[in-house]
Amino acid sequence: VTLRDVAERAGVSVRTVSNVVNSFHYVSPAMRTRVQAALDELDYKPNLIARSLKQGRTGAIALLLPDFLIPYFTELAHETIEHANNLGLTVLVDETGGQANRELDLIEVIGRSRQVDGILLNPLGMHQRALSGLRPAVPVVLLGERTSRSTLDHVGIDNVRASREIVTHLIGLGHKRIAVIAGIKGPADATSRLRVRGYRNALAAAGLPFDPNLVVEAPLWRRPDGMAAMSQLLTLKRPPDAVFCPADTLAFGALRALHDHGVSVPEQMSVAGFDDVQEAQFSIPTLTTIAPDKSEIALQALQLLSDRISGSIVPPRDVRVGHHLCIRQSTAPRQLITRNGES
Amino acid sequence: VTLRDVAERAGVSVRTVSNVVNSFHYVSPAMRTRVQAALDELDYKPNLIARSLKQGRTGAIALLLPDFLIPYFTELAHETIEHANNLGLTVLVDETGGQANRELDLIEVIGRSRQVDGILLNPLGMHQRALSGLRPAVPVVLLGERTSRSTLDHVGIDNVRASREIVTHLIGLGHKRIAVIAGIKGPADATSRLRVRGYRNALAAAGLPFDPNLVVEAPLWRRPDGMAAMSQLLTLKRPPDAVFCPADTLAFGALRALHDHGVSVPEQMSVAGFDDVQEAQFSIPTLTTIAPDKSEIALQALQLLSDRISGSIVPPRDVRVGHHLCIRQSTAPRQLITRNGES
DNA sequence: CTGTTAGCGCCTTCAC
DNA sequence: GTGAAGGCGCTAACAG
Repeated sequence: VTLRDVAERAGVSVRTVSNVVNSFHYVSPAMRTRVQAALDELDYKPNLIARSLKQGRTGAIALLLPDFLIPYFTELAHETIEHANNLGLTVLVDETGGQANRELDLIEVIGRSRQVDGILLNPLGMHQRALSGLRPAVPVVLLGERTSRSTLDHVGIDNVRASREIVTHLIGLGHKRIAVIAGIKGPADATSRLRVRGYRNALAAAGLPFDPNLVVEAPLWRRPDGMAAMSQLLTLKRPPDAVFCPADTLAFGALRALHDHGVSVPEQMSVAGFDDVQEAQFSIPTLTTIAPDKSEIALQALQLLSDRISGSIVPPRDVRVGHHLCIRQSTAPRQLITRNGES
Repeated sequence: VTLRDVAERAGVSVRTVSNVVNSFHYVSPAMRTRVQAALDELDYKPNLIARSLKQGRTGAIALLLPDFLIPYFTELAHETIEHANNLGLTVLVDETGGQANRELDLIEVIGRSRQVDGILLNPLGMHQRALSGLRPAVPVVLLGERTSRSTLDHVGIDNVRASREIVTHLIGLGHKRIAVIAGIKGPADATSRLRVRGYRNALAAAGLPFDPNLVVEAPLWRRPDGMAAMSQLLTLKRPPDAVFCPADTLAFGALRALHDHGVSVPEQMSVAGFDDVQEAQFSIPTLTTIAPDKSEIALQALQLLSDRISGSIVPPRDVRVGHHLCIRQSTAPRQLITRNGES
């Protein structure tokens, strides 16, 4: 049932029906009710595809995230979907796997297909070079970190500062040998690198030495990666007394490894995460972590994007969103006697 | 840059360009290379919106899930997105919150807007009546359970049987007082009800009595709901020696409540879940659960949907997908001496 | 094999 | 205030 069907039914022109549907222009009350009646009788719904073609706008955006198996991203998706709904936007999703080529591909393909008006991307794999060289067909807003000058809008938290805060918390508890799980070397670790930088800043500020042996790499941010990294740390001659995991999922893997090795948390080892996913409130022990304001990230990103979609051409913007430290069970003052009997 | 631009550039008609783009019809090799050159030079990408309008197909489907904060659903989304990509389909997502009115609304609005060719829905809130009365504008395939004859295709596992299996496992371990966390009464609990039925079947088959005191209700399937339900069970004069949670998230909440109350799992209480989300392999203890074949659910659902989109008009189909029992640390033979000293 | 052309359903500029 | 008509970019029936 099309606009024309309704027009015929009501004995008016398409124009008038369109006016009523879009509450556009002045329509006489009598005419309005007559058209509305026809609309109801025929149960008309506009064809959004046709509307999109005409207007050059689809009312949809794409949300490109690395991986739906990592709760941080799905929690972000949850917030984004909610806010998008409120703005009358539809959300199309895809996963990049954190791979640079897929990220680039999707921006290219999705953007140029005109299926969406804009793209929200959490880039994990892309080189900054690639990002800044982009000339996307639709506006793109980046979620997460931006290490260098880019041509795209961006929203995220202050990763360096947040990491410094949580590591400082560990130091304040009396920990001296704090390990960190870093991302692998390569383009994928922009965010990870910032968090490691925050870690080093905290050590330096406290006058603690930086021990490269306490930096262990994980290929990804999944639980098994954290488990493997932690196991590796436990083989050290002088194991750490605390570990900072730049993602909660890594921390959950670490907790499991510690449990398997009979190391109790927090008595023998403090564990800190990053992201504050819901699971962090239920793990055993519950996890001390940094809580980025995910809702705000989503909201700000959508606003930047809407703004660009409306044609704004101001220079790239950088929105910093809040975060806070959540102290839970997994971190506690260092025991005077470690499991090795060292003091 | 449109099809016509390319046609002009190559000095041919749009028809020919279209033929080349869609590798349709016979095009002479010479012409093909000429057009291809123009295509490349102008860096042409088809406008999918225009194509959709013309063809009446969008190449997109909607995936409507209750809640992205529940990992089972995001894992299902992950599988669906992956398979959809392989089939060349784009996925649009939205959350229903498990509310009937939102489920109906979304089917109505999304379906009739012609933005998608079909809908995948995991209905949690909808009455069967409402479901069977639906006349959706696009094909709808249901994920999860279907309790009565419906007019829609459906794919899911055998919930009754799976639940019976895992409860039978508990019984085999020597548990006598097995509790279950059920969904609240109302339309929302179709799946939950089936799982409780499986639980009762298992008890009956083993000749164990059914004790209504051991059935506790949870409003939703989130971790806090499981925690509250478990706490309630622990206040019983005669608490259970095992608990079956019809969703892993409930089980994680239960594990936390047990931990807080100083009840050790599995020594003093066995805990079983349902869904086998990734977290179940990392919780402390790891969780015994039922693993539905999520990948297969997604794949079958997409195939049913594609089939309907292609115009198939066979009667409603019901695809049953496999599952298996994963035995992990959270269940163990019942101790002869319980914490109350009862035998 | 290739060119011409009529819509897909909608919005909106122009006349009335 | 309302009607008629063009066109968004693409596909495919109809010629040639």
